[in-house]
Amino acid sequence: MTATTLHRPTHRDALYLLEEAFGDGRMVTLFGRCTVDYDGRATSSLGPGDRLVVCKPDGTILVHTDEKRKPVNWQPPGCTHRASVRDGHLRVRSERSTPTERLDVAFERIDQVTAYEVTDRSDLRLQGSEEDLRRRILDDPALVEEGFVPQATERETAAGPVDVFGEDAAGRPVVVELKRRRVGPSAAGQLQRYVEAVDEEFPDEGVRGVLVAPSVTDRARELLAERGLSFVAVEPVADEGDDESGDGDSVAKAEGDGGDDGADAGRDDGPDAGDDAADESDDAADDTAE
Amino acid sequence: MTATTLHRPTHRDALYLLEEAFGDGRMVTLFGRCTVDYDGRATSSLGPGDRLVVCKPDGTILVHTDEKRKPVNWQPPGCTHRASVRDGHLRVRSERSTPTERLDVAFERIDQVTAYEVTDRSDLRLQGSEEDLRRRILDDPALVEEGFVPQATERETAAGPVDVFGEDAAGRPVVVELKRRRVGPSAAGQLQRYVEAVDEEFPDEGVRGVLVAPSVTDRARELLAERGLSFVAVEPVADEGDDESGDGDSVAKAEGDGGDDGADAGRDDGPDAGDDAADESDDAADDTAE
DNA sequence: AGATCCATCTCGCCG
DNA sequence: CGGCGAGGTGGATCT
Repeated sequence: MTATTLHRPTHRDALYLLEEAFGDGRMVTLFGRCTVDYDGRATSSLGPGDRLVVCKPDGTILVHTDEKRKPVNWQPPGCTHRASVRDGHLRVRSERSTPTERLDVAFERIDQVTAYEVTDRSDLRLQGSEEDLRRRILDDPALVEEGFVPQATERETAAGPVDVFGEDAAGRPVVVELKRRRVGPSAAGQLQRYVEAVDEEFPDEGVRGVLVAPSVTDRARELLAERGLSFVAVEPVADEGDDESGDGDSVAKAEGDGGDDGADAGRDDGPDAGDDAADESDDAADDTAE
Repeated sequence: MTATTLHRPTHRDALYLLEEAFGDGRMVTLFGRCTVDYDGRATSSLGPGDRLVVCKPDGTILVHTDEKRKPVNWQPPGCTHRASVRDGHLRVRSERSTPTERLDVAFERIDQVTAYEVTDRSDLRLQGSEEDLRRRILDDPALVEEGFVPQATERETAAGPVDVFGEDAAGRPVVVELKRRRVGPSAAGQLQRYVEAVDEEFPDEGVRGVLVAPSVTDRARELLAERGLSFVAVEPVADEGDDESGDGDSVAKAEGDGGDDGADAGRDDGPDAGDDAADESDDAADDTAE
């Protein structure tokens, strides 16, 4: 009984299933021809068409067409779903407050309704996030530059929290902003805001700013240069070739350069050694489609 | 025949349906107990659980749990779906290149598979976007300030395209950055970048910057003040009460203030007249569920 | 393909 | 609840 399905149901029969499913916390999918109207942070209307509608027990609703990753219309978790039959349409309404938002789906034809029993307790483990990059930096601060000493993460400033705060070999304060992927102008601006804020805390100490990311766009590099900020290329996860055992002095892409007079404009963009052909799946499968 | 469903199918039967559906461009939903592994821009793995998987004919794949608006795992449009049966699992693999990414879903149990015929050709009409705000400003430049004369939209600068570029009553260049909703520090930084870029084009002309949005956070307001930039409160869509006919001098929230010596620190945050009780739906419906 | 920016961004965290 | 920033952001647009 984990999935209950009605094919081409009457609106009334579909309504009954929706009542039950909304009541006991099941997930619901509807497929059929419908229109969608939304009013809230913005306003939208969508003419008739065939769509897949998903109602989750946490109050989420999604309206998907046959294209794109994002739903054409939706409502976030925490909304209240209601269904009704009126004017010959099965209507699903989802509402919330703060902000006040309403989504209305009106089906003129329902091809299928299904209610699912869902029990999912398994957390996603993800690698390659900014936090992984931070761990990498803390594990081997020389990746930022020789002699860098981290002192705090998420250090609060007037402009917001700094990813990694520390000192360089000369004892100057260093603000490090981390990005898990190639950075553009906004990251440069963000780093600048942090450096300015810290600079007011430590006047005349020559606060430095370092953007750490896999790579940087040209314009962002210019912005950094204009503002006397540096860039260092580091991947969020260590390449396979790298020696990542305890005593890591072989990781030294950034070395030498005693950094004597502030703000060197950053080592160059890494060569990005690219994808090694590690296709570990021998596709001698039983059956294969498309 | 718009929806073909198999209940608790064998993996092999499910595979046949997937083959057909992938072949003739139908949308597919699968529900069952599965694990998910991803490798690409990052890497992730998800242990076994009941999930709803949606495969779109454009190459999108979505893995949804019973919570949240976003899929736990996904693959964007343009990917290639393949299905197979191996080691007692129904496997769905979705791949693409640039960047190289692979998603694997392995079902140990399939409760339901459905293939849908989808024909959707109806465009979403949405109001309240930044573009609406821009039209509003161009329609009535006095919303920015008395005497403002727009000269270009999306005007290119060394720092990127400026939303609205023009002149104030004194002939000084004005950079306007538009935001459809309340702005934080990043918008202030963005405006600053543009102003600096334009300032290099027009040295000694006292280029001004105006951030136009419904409201602003405290920190962003400080940043604007530090940089000599202004803020003007404007909603992306006109309030119902407003007179939006041709001769608009009733809209004048921003008036007077000849702006003689640059950079007034912005009129205050609008009062946000809030939601009027325009509940046009009398809910004397036939049937209503939860 | 890359760069830039908007988005009903969503999401989590923290005050 | 609002502010703030990350995200496998997605998506559009332009070069």
